[in-house]
Amino acid sequence: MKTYNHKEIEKKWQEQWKKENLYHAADDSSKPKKYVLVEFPYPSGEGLHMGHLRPFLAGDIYSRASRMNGFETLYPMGWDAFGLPAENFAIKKGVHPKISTAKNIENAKRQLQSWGTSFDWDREINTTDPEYYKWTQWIFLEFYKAGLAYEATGLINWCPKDKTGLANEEVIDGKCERCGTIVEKKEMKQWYLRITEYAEKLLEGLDSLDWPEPIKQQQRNWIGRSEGAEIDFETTYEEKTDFLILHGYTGLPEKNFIPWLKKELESKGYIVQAPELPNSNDPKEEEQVEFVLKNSHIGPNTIIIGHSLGGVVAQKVLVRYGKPISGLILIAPAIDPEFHSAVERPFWKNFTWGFDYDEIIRLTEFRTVLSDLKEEQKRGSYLKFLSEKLKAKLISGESNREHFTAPEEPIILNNVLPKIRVFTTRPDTLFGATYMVLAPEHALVTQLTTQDQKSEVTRYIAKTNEKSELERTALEKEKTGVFTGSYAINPATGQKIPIWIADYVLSTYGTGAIMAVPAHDKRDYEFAKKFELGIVKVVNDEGDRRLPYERDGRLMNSGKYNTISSATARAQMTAEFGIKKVQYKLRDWVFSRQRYWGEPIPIIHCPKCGAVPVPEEDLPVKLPEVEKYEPTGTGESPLAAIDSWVNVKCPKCGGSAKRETNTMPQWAGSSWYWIRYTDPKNDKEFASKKLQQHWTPVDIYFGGMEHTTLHLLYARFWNLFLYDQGHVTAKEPFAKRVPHGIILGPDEEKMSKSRGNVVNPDEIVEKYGADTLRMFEPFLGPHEATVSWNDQGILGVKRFLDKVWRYQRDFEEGDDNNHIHKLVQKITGDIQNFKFNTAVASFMEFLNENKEMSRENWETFLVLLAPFAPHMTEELWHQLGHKDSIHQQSWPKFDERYVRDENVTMVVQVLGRVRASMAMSAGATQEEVRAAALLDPNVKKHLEGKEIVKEIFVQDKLINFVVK
RNA sequence: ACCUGGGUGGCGGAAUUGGUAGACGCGCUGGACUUAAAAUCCAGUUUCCCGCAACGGAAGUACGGGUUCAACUCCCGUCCCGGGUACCA
Repeated sequence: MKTYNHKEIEKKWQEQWKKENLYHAADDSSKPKKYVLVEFPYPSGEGLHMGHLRPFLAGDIYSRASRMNGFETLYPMGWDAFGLPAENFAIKKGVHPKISTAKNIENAKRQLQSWGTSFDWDREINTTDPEYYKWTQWIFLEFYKAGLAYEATGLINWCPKDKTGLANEEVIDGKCERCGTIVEKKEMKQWYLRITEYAEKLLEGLDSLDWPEPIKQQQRNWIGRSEGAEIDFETTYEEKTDFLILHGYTGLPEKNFIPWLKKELESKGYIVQAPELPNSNDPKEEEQVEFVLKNSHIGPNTIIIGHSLGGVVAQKVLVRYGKPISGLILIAPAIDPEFHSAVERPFWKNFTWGFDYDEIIRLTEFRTVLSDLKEEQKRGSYLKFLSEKLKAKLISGESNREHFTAPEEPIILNNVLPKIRVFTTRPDTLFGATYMVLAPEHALVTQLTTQDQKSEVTRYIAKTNEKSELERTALEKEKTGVFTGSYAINPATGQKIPIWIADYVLSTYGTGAIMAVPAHDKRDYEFAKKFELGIVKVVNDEGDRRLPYERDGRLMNSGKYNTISSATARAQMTAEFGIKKVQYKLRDWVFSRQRYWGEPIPIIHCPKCGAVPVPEEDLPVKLPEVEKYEPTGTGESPLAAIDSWVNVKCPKCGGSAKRETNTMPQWAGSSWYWIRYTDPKNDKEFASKKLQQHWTPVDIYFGGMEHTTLHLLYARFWNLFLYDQGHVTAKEPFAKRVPHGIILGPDEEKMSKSRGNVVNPDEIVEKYGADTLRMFEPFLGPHEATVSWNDQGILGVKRFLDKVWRYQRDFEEGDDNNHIHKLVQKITGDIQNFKFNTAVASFMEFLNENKEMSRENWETFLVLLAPFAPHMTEELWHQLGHKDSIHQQSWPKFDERYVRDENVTMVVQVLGRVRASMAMSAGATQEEVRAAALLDPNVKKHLEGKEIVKEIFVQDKLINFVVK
């Protein structure tokens, strides 16, 4: 017998299988289907590495066994080929990503084939193929049409090295997921996908999935649902604050909302002036301004409120007064005649309409412009213009009356005395809220900051902005913060509580503001201790064994709620003081990347029509050829420099417009690829319903833990959305998920070029052959465990395969079927449970114990081994005279009769300790076993002089004598 | 800190879920074959004690307790290691 020439034999069969298209999955098969998926790789310049081997081999062994078990098995492969490495290579070497990608794909494909994998190459896909990304773009537009893709300016994560924005999920430990650079915050206009809309569905769907619990738990944590309440806290100014209300044209202090507002403010203890301005029916600027300056008190704590023309007067008064005041609130201020939509007013001629906006800003701590619904329709553009000039907060009210002419206008009071809305999971501790904290970025901060505190607050905000996100959290040491000078009213106790700002409150979660309950929250406690704020215990939680600050109990110091349980109080106090609210940690998905090598976002920006989707018939929007791939770093994609591509006609109005120049993140193409495999060449739709119906959902999805809150979350989101739109037939895309552990280098460190501990699969195939690699890799350890590569261990597997090859085949005609049937049972179960390591061990054990066997059993052995060592078994199979492929044989069945042992080893214990073991026939009765056991000299010795008080008998296993 | 997964010979790891702990492989030791080496084959290999030997005894699955006739496996507490999250109100 020749020695096994793996190079020759492996090549021979790989070519033969390809020729026969042995692994093609037929759409029209009558067999039951099985869809086995492995995460498709990024074709990098270094080729596929050991990390790819694990899931690919597991999937391959499983798929091969699945075919032999009578399933029409879909095991496809493709390329997730958009991404930074190809682009960075292009920047460095000037090679177009298309070219380097094609080359890398060719190499990776060669590798996959050299491993003897059984992928159906007829279904190969490539995310960078325009025929593929046409549909990625199409799906994006579906999101857009459903209102789930939107453009917004916000503070996003920015990688300064890759010069692109990142999604929340792509930031690991404050660093860029790809390159490890510390991420910065940057204010940018970006596309977002509204994944938060699907938070609840993504959460619910998990329950139905056959995924390992830790993965589901990790997704749950990432989505981060918490139930609680939103509660409004009224604010109150310092006692010295006073108000000056100026009425408008034809107005009087007795008209409209003014008497009501005055009364409300006075009831809260403020001094309010509402003078009657001279000649209200024919007002003149000079006369009215003079009147106010002469007859009204204005000071540093004054807030001037101007209604309609009173707003104009207010601005003039302020500039003439020339000293800082507290704030300016303009309620539907009269419209500037210069403004293009203005309708002529009789008083125009008596006023000058130039405003010194910068001066007004300088003299006020805050400015607010209020409008209601009708106002907004009629004069919206002016109000917007004015608020931008004044850097004022523009509030649009819900009132449907016009021009604030009703006797009561709650929106005014709400903005004169703004309410702070907080989210809390512990509304039962409301009585213990002794102060409030706003995030430094909170919209009310400027308005609530008093003159005295202004410099300190400004300094604190500046300091916060300097810190990167990493610094802000990683330090996590002392709490910092400053007092705004303002107070809020605790709605339960009616007490004034101070309002602080601190960076331990995040602007991105909840409402960006909290009620602080130091007695029942650790962070609030630390803060209160440091700044000497009040601590009031309101829940008697002794006896609750959970963590401090999470404990429930009976309320105390809580008025009528005293002695009520936390749970009840939560419900009752939510009803009385707020509304129920569910919050999620999940953030919307930042979807723009300022890079070249990705799917262009199919949107056209028109100065008239705004963002317009590219019409479906114009898809795909192809990537243009560029000369420079370099990201600009200014937040613009390199595409922005290609004028011929950027400048287009608006599909809606035909005017000149510009293309969106950002591209999609790498996760886009992989968020639906498994669907495309079912119908990869369809040019009418991304996949036909019929074929989706047939193949999806994926039955088993092999992949890494690192994708739990990235690809796996995104893919579920896209699928759920497409399902809701009626484009996809399976609600959840992946029925079962099988994660794998990573392979470390021989030094137990992560394999990396810089460490020089990379084991290249190509070299192993070259030296030992693919079958050895295929059996050794699983043999390293459990599929889900982290294992380290062991150079020497591979010899054991090599020896085993050599033994198989040299097995002497002058077959016995024996009928000892026990061993082979047990092996069938073991291997079948192990593959089913992804315990490939013990399967390999069982093959070895079997061969060690069966030096000779019948031809039939030998063939069974080879068939079982075929998914693991496809080349050698195929060769041996044909040497036995078979003409068909071993991979098309059906999977052996085991017979219960043979699996059960005829003879068993009975263990005899005395007081639970093994004293003898004896061979007995299976099914021996307790009496028989006892009789035999009592004859054993060693057992006798241990029973001597003792009395048997009890006897435990386990069929075919043991007998245990309990003695005294 | 929280959520997870784990801790078994010199090493990688088994153990049908409460029933002989250490399968299988590596390594190591001894032997056979060989002029020699490689390859291969055979035997041994948790620790300690007794012994010519044994299917003789004791201890042993991170540590400390507990439940049980019987615990790597179940319960309580502690310590380490890996993964995820991170001031999420």
